[in-house]
Amino acid sequence: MGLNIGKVTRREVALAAGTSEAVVSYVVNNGPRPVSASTRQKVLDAIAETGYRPNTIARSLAAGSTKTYGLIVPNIRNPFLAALAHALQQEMFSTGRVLLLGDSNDNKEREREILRTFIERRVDGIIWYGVDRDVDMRDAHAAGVPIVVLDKAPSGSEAASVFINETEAAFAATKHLLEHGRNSVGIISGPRKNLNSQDRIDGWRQALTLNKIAASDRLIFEAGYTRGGGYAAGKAMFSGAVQTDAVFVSNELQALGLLAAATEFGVRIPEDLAIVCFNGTINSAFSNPTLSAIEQPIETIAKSSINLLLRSAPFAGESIECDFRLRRRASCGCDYERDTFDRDE
Amino acid sequence: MGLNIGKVTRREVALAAGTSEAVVSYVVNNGPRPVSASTRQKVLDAIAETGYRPNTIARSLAAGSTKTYGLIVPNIRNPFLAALAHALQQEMFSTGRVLLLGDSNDNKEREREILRTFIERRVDGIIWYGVDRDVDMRDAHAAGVPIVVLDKAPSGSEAASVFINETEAAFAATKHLLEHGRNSVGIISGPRKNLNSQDRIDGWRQALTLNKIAASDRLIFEAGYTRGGGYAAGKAMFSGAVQTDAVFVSNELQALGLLAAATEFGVRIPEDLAIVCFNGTINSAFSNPTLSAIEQPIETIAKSSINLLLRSAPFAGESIECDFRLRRRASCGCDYERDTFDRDE
DNA sequence: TTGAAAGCGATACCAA
DNA sequence: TTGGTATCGCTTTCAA
Repeated sequence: MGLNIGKVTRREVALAAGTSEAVVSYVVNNGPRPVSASTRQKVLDAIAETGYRPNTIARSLAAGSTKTYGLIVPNIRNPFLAALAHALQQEMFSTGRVLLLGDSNDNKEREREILRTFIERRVDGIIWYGVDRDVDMRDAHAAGVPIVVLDKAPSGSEAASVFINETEAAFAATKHLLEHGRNSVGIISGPRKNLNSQDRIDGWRQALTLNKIAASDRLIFEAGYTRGGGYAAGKAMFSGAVQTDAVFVSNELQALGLLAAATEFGVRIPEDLAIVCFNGTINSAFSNPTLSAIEQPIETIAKSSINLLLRSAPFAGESIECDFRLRRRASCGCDYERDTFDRDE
Repeated sequence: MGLNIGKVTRREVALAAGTSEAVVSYVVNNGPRPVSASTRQKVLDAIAETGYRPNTIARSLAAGSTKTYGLIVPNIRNPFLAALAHALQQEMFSTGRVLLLGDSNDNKEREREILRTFIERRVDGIIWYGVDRDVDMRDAHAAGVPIVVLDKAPSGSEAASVFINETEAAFAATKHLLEHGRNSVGIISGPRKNLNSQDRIDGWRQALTLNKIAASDRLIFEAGYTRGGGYAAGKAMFSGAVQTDAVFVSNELQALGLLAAATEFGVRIPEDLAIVCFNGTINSAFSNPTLSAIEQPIETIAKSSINLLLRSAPFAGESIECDFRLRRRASCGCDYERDTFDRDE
């Protein structure tokens, strides 16, 4: 007999096994009361016979836990976020949990609606990669839903956070470009009103300053965090008066757009312009030329986030800082080792 | 007073409004019984005052509908699938529905587990882009859960399906390469055991045959549907004995890998090798060179799928065939119009 | 070790 | 137009 999801209830099983409904639960949940071996077997047989599967909704209502988690991201089409979602889903599923996809389409209003919806649906926790840092967690706190923010959380916040230090990462990337002997290192930043844009600009600025180079505002090319944004910034850069021989790009999509602009303008990478970007994924290994990039440890971030969420301990504003990595490829001028595509994507 | 999700129940609202619990439901659900204007206002006030939000879980149990849908894909990191998930989620959310992410990691066993999990969670419907065509829908049918398969559904199946004709698409792509005057058109196919690989091979074969060119098996380069697969196939192609001056590539990821191999081997695209790939996304517009590609109408597919699922009518094996589009870019040798990046990604 | 029964928080029927 | 209440299918306490 196959499954019979949605048609057979605990009652039928109890009937078939000749026991009470409670005992069926004890067997299914392996507790909280013990069951004798013989009775257990009868129940197991009855379950197999009827194809019974517990109704998760009823269980959630009674138990007060849904084993459902909400993931909020600005846009699942961003390869970095897709990779993150992939890792999170794998990890969740293998522990019997399930993930709701919340894609805000880069819209803060929508983001808030998603959060409320998830809370109304009684998710057991939320993993939030915000459109920007200033995530509004009041609704979640009021409802007592644990949140892990994938960014430096606002200080004093009750949310936990898992992140890399973006300022340090931007600093390392810029420093690397300077070590290649470049003198005029620009930055393609995200929207300047975003706090996360500011962090990356700060890191870039610090590296220049440390090298006694003026971090002029004219070296900052503001753009949306998209391919189109990077493309436009590239056009501005290549047709403008400012001369740059290197650039730190605030995300991978922008770098892909920049590459397209460079091709169009006949700008050679890395000869004329060296590039390092932030949040590289497998795309950086397959672009032409390949992109040197700051990489976040996606697996680690996924696992850490879930660990925080699953911990029964009181949920406070702990934070886990992860290590980033500078992946050297062609775009910065490094003599690099070709990627081994062990993780096939 | 802010929200109070998870703390205030209908009981408190009824108390505050001085009415019965039933009336609160009538107001919240706008039915099924009428409520006088004055009473309604009292209830509305009480709701605002208490910050009440209905418990979705309890509602689901009582109403027998969760307004939750399951999306099953082989891998959300695939940009085409990410774009699909994005479109589906936007559409679902704007009608008060929610999407569970099921990423099988290209594993058929996992795929089946996800299906069962979703059914146990009483999703109202499932949208399934299978690892391969031979999706096993028995569990879903037994449970009476509607499914939309994003592929030609097995004939006689009770599932609905939304798809493009992949054979025709492969035919069109190959024909286009032939029209560019190429004579030796190869194919990078997916795993040959896959039915969807076969379809694309068929289309390629038909185009060659129609042009009285032998569709030799030596022109078929089998590879996984990944960048790494395309890269390996490219290496095999460029270092092998078979001469090709064009190739139809069975998906975009493989084409990206092929581009990397071409760069490595000094093969010029499109001069030495013309390329058209299947399932192009924004990545094809930003690769170097840009990729000519068969595009699926993702928005249309998303909307059609949801329409099928939401229709109250008896759910039968209807199918909707969508139009594909051949997007001309640089890789096939076309004199093409540059993309306008209106939809910023 | 078992089972009866009180919730969980809604929907919606039936009576008033 | 209202309100009391059976019901959804389960968890878990409490008594036997």
